[in-house]
Amino acid sequence: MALSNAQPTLRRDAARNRDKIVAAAREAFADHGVDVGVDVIANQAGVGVGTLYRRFPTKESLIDAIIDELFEQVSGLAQDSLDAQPPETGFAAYLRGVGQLQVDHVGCLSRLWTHTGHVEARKELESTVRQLLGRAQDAGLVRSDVVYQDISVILWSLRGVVETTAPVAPTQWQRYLDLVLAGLRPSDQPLSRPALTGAQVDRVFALHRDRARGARGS
Amino acid sequence: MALSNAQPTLRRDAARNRDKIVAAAREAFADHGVDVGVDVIANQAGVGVGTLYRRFPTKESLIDAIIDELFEQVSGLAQDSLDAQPPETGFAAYLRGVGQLQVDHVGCLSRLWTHTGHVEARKELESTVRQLLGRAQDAGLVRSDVVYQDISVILWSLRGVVETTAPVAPTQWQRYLDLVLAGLRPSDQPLSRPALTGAQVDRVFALHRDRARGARGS
DNA sequence: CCCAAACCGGAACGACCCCTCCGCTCCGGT
DNA sequence: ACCGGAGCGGAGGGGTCGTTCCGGTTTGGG
Repeated sequence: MALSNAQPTLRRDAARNRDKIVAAAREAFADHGVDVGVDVIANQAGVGVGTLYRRFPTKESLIDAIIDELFEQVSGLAQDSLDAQPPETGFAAYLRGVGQLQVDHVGCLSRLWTHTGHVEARKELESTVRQLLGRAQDAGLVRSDVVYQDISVILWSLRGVVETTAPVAPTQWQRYLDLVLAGLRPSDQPLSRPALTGAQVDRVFALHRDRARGARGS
Repeated sequence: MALSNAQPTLRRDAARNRDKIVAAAREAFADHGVDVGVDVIANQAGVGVGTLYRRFPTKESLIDAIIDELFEQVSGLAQDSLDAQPPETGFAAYLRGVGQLQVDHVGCLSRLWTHTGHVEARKELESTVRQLLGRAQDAGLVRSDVVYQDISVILWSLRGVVETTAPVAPTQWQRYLDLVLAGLRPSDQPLSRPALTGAQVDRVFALHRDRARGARGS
């Protein structure tokens, strides 16, 4: 977001090709996972790999571009859920929306929640989701000992369901989410463990980001 | 299993090395995921890769050996939960046990629930878990419209939580599981979608098994 | 219309990883 | 103790995939 004048002007064909590459990558990642060869993406975009590498210095940077898009969709969804939904339904609407976005991007999910770029935007998303959660709790729909970090965990669990079932039953995650939402309703039975701390969530992000960059050693 | 006389007798050093390889693989997979190089495993076992390949004709077969172990632990756990637990707690005990087993085997989880070998044993496990679920429902702890396939989905979601949080907070999955168990309790609010069918679950298995064998195409 | 700069394609390079091969070692029955 | 053969190690073959390089092509301002 802070970038403003990276390319003063991009030649028209180059801009067109850039868009084709991003679209092809989005589709290829969704269909075959982030491990597809760059040649597949270039083919689907109708360009050579050289062209791809002119615009994106590394495959990783191309993935980042796709994840940036996705992250902004999640942010927009959170904001919409806060603005356009009554307090009682905003929280569930957000979770369901994220579920659908995950379905549309199976294959890059491993990178979505490890995306530590844009600390600014992350803070903003967190603030929005905290408000959604707070309203749901005020409305008596969610038990009060649930905290923001639990939402992260739930989205990680949702990822597990989506990644596994989406190709066979693209809506099955909704049934699962119904169960989770039921589990979030107020209850007098305490939870056996404390929630993750914010620092722990950050460490999860950092760890999986490193792992994505192809680590091996000790 | 069905195998009886594959190796009439294995030389003592060879048997010792086989055990060292399996132990090293178990640890290496848990620490670095199934993508560790075979040389890492061989090193850790204190043998050469040639030795490893004498015993396991393929890296995949080594993974299978580890998954076989794990699968049997799950089966044993289900049986124990049925035999040694009161009807009210067996079901939860099974889920918690599977959670712990998943923590101990992060890194091969992608292969566990895609493991289609031993159709026999799978049927038996299914039957046991159905009984656990039925007892929990009879005891009024689980809503009656939950079916066996939902348990598969829940374990897939648990995998998502375990894989993400285990390295940072190895017990966090327990809090998540508390929420899910709460969500399973009887409720008059219907679920929005029907459960997966048995055939769909089978297709999920088949799909992910193929994907594990390094697919690419169309 | 013309030309320099930007852009394009895809062959080739290098790093990585699974697996094989073969000369040597060590077990264990006689 | 001896010897046949199972077992061992690790260098290297073969294949894949990310990235680079460069000769030819396209763009768009003067």
